[in-house]
Amino acid sequence: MRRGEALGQLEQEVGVLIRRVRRVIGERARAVHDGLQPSSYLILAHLADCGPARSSSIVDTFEIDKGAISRQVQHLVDLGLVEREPDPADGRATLLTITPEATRRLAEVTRQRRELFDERLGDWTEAELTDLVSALSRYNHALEPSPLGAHATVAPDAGRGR
Amino acid sequence: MRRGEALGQLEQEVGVLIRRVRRVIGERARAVHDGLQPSSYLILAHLADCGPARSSSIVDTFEIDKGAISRQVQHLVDLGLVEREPDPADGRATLLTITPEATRRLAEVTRQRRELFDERLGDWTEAELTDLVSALSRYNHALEPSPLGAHATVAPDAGRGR
DNA sequence: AACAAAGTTGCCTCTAGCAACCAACAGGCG
DNA sequence: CGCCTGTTGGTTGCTAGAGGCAACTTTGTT
Repeated sequence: MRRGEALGQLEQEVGVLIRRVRRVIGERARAVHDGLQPSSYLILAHLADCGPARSSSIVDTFEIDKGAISRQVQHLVDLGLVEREPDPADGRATLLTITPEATRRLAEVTRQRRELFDERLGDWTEAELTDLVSALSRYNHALEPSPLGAHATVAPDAGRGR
Repeated sequence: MRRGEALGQLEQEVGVLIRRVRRVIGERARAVHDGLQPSSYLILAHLADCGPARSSSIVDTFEIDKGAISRQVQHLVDLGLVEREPDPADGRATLLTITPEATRRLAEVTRQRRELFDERLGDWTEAELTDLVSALSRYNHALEPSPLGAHATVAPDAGRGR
């Protein structure tokens, strides 16, 4: 079953990916602001790209608990990287906006990252890059929370060390 | 800069991947044994695939702290899924072996997973699968711990929500 | 009035990094 | 050879980060 073979390798690569990415995110978070936690960095980057948003939309994007989001947003506000303002359209919601200072710091880090990245992935053609993106996207789709219910247990693991 | 565009999307997809994989691993760990923690499951799977190994080799594979490995191995031993025996070749080391019971349970879970996976990724050709694997492998290589030192900050993050 | 949605908070577990520590090997060197 | 030093394999205590779950408040919706 060669297909099973490929699946096993896929899981192994995904496992390696996760561990490396975790480390890298931590480095970048620290580069933006001392004391910026990795997971909060991800939220900050999201706000930088997608403009003002409410917490619930971040919950949807990241698929993590709203309590966790709430705390991380608080963290960002404490560091002066994000500002809260009431949503004029809904009294319950608050809009999160990245501050100019945070935008500046983030841009600098992004520039550095892209530089090194070009250096490391310089031999990739753009087609290879977009192919990888679309394949990952497809794979992610397969990993979507099971519409079949929990009975299946299942789905490809991935963070394996296989 | 279309290349930058692709990089941004790549980071977003990797971010989604990480969150989904985390959930999936948790489900599978529970399926193997109630009380089996996700990260310990990964070690167990590794042992199942690579045969008896010492803790230090697991440390190398997973690139995480040896203290964490030590605790997770202890956890597996407590659950009766792994056994320790002294390494005849080195008095300091211990060899970790997966128990028959664990092998059985793991095989069952792997079977279920593969079933669902085939169902979800049934439309992938084997070439597409292997292409993804090699692309990921290449990407992972680019993420290797920087030989350039920490000054660079850097490398693609990924768990972004971009 | 009843219910749903947006957030906040408390409590809990899991995870892993760091550092201190012990035991066992390995390589000189007097 | 015995001894000293350094290295490697592992364990343990401490700590912080991360996020799930649930209770609760406030505001909207029907």
